[in-house]
Amino acid sequence: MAVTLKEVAERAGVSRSAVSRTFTDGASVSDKMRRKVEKAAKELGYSPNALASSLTTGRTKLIGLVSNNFHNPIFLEVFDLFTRGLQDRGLRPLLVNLTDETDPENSVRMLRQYSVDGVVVASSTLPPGFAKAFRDAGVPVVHSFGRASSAPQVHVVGIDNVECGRMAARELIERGYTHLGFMGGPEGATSTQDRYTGFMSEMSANPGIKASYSFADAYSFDAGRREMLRLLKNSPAQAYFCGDDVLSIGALSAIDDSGLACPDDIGLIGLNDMEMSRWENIDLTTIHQPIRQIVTSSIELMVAMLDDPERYPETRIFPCSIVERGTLKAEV
Amino acid sequence: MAVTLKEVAERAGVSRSAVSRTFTDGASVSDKMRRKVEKAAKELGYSPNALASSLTTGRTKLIGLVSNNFHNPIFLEVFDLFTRGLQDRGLRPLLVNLTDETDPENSVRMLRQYSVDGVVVASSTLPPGFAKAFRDAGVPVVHSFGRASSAPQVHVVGIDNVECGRMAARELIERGYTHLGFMGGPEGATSTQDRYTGFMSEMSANPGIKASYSFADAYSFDAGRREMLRLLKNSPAQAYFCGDDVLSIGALSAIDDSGLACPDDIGLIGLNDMEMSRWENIDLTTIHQPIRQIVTSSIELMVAMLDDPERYPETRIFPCSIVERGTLKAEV
DNA sequence: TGCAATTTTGCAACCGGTTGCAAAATGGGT
DNA sequence: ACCCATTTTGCAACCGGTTGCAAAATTGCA
Repeated sequence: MAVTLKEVAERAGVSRSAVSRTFTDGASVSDKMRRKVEKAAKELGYSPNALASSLTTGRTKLIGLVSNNFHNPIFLEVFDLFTRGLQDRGLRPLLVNLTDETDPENSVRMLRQYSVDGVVVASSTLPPGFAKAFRDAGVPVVHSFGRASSAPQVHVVGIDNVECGRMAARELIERGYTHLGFMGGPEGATSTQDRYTGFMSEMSANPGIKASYSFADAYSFDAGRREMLRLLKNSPAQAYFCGDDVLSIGALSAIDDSGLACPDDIGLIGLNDMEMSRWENIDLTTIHQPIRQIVTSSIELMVAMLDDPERYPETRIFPCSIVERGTLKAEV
Repeated sequence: MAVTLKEVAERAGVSRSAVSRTFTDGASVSDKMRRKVEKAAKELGYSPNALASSLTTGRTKLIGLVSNNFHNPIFLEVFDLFTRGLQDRGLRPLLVNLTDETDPENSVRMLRQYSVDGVVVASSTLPPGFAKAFRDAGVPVVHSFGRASSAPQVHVVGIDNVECGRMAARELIERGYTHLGFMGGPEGATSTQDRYTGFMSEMSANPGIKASYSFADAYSFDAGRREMLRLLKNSPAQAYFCGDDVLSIGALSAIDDSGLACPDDIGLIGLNDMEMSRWENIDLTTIHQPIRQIVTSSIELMVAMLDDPERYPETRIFPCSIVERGTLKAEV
């Protein structure tokens, strides 16, 4: 089928090693030899088999890109950035879509069968143990958007979700709201848990403030919408911190439908600063999560791991900041 | 590093072939042998190297999933469906993100180096020649969301975009609009071109109707928004067919901002029927594109191709239908 | 129990490359 | 032209599996 190294060698009248060396940079080949081989290779349309070579070199340049988040549009950007970034470094993303049913062990096995050089786990809704399973299998792992830990088992790149929760609460309090609401994403997600923790810690520091909380069952528009519709039926808080922009935008649409308006009737602050948040008719006040930096840093870390698999696990936390737009009332 | 077949063989005290056979289904192994081998394998934590075996079997079970569409949220669903569908069949998607700069030849070479068993091109904005490049390289190709052709060079699964254009135009005319607008996606995309052709063909059949057209520079919210803002500055049409829901929703936000309303001031019909279109505060009348069926069918076709690479190229077109919601005025 | 038919097993070659090592070729200096 | 140091080349073994073939083991049946 495909042209092999042997055929090129025969055509060029040289040894197989010679051909191999012309296609391995850093190998010693004379100019004459190189020209001969390249000529034969071009004539035959030869291109080396990356998998066969991986057998001896031990590197496949395959990186498992594992996620379970195929509903939050922000992840389309995440995939975009990851695939481009990996490609630019000559690495190939093998995409793994974890569903609720998939057994972590299964994906670990599969990725090991394909001898991936490393694994990027891109999700804030997976248990930390998941990323660990790869590490235990001896595969370099970077957990992007994972939970910060003071004693990380694997490399983690992300934000300080606890601090984000605090930041949101402080902002709402400063704006003069006295009854706050926390509307989180799925309760099992570490990101949700941490944001909740931060938010509530600020509550205990401000006893005069009343707080309520609830959780949407996914990081998606629909879930946010449904949850806000539910909240509006009872006595809603004055302002909500939504665990993600998609939830906020869903909530916004629910508020809209109920004949209410932001910020006049209800305040809203999100998290992520996705593209849509900037639209003039949405104009969502939100906490900016530096996606691009997180992805870039994750890739750098992965590349570093490939050079030194023993590298000590590291946590990289990027600062978030509030982007003020129009869904909170002006400071009093 | 990893446990190899040889080590398992030694531990079990059998030949390497025996071990290989226990892990190849359909091979002849006695129960006793199988038990011995499985015991040793479990003790050592052995799992076969898929790439090494691909060397002799000629199958990697890798499928190149090639796209350039990382901005339209509908594609997150497309990726979700593709990855899940492929995984369910034991195939592994190798994701390739084509940017404007990437040379098709380059990706072809890369995917051949990894000996992918097949390639799915998921894009309506790539030239047909792109998919052909893979076919020419002897790799099974399915072009999903590609242009229908009566003499297909590769398998194509998608919709009849020309018919969709016609359908949209007819709908608008039936509703009594007399000045119609076509707001397409990127002009170079075959999907845009075909929808335009269909739309305009209906125009020439109805000489009383006035039509104008323009193109957004990407299938994205922002592009739709920008384009509609531009249109609104001059004398806009009474109703627009937007080449995609994301464009429509962007346009909707522009209309909103300008103090106008749908359908009272301007009518809008989209294409795709994405999740957001159903939101009550968007409530977009649109043409439903059966994404799920297209993906499922693409995967089936790919699997069929793996069995019979010589299979004659086929075009599979799925019917679209109008989903009536609230962005067009009622019939007169 | 003996014998032929059938199943199971191991040998060895192969898949498409890489690489350590020694032999061959080249280059420099006198 | 000769000798030695350096570079280039080919041989052969190896990476982790698979598979055709023949030998060995098992089975069925008389």
